[in-house]
Amino acid sequence: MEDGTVERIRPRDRILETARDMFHKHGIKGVGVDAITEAAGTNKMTLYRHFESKDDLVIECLRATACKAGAMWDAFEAEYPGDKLAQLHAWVRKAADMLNADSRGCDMANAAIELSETDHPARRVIKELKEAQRDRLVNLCREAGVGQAELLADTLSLLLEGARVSLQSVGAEGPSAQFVRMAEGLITSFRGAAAR
Amino acid sequence: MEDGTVERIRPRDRILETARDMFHKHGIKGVGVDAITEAAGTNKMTLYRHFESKDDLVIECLRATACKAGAMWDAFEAEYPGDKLAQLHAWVRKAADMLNADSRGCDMANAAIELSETDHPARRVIKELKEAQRDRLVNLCREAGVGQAELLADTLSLLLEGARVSLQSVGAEGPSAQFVRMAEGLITSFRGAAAR
DNA sequence: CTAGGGTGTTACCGGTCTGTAACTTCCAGA
DNA sequence: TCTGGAAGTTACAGACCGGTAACACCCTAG
Repeated sequence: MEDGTVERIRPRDRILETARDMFHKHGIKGVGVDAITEAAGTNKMTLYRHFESKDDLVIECLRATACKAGAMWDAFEAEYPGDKLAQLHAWVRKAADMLNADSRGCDMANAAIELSETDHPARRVIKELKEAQRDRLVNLCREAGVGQAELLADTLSLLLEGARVSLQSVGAEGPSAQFVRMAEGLITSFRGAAAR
Repeated sequence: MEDGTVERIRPRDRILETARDMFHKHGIKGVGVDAITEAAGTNKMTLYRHFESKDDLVIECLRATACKAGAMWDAFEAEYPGDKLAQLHAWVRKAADMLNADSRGCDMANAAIELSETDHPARRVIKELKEAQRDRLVNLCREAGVGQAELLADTLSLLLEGARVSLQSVGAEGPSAQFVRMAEGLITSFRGAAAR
């Protein structure tokens, strides 16, 4: 029966999921491999059989996170097929939801800040993944018929990035509380400029 | 002659300045007290005679940074006395200059991300100092005669915060390159709304 | 049943971290 | 010149870090 319904989770995947969660909550330098393996119900040797080093594990975690974020975009297309403007508004709503639900911000941005050495192997990956996300948002803006799609996408990117970090430094009552209003105002403004 | 022109810098101040620089460049968890004292040309015992702990040193560094930032605002008032709108534009220019000159972003935001424990003693200080900065920007916007001063100030805050972190994750060619255009566009837009 | 790969366990290495103790040296002010 | 406090020096404690070696186990495919 080649497995059946039990479907035991492989140690590698348990480690990856646990590490993602712990890196997200406590930061990369704030979590040791011992703590990860213990929380994942395994041990250090098994971790090092599946990952070359802690840095390698970090990179795999970032890729997994980006992959999940990619699925989010597909969900927008599935919910509003072809309606790019609705998808853009859905993006704003989703971003706001994430701000309300979680106060630890973006794993990739946090990692870039924590791993300050510019030649750290994770930095390449972070840049690649962030650029891919930017491209998706630019395309969404362009296909939504917004004038100056790149500028709107970049503005929304910075707003969200700023909201995520502001949430951590001044809390939920700070400027990040106005994110939706700002984003919607910008979209309206850019659409007006395109229609004019 | 009570000292004369030599004016030797006290060990405490040397430690504070060195720590500020090293925390900024390498992060808080990325630098140890040994490295700080060595770079400051002193030793660990002297550090612990002036600061209760590393956390205490971190807090003092953040206060010093905020103090220097406060002097920046005074410089705006000195350069454009009474002309609040000119001061707001000067703020935008200054922010852009800092983005170009330094890619490590805001010490307080970085610290908030690195010190993920919400009850960390530095978090209170970070929140206080960030709120003070927000208040100054809100006042500047209001006195510049902008409608919805709070919303403009918060938007500009998030934009700058986002630009600083984007600079670290995707580099200078990313969205942060458009910061001035975004900020100036926002100011124009909000001024138009007020005049209407 | 058996062989073998994935897994778990224990112990260890060398290094770094924050923080402290005990002592010496230096230097400015009276 | 004397003295007291600030600063430097050395050594150490205790904990944690990333990473590895050697070995026992278990479970599944053949």
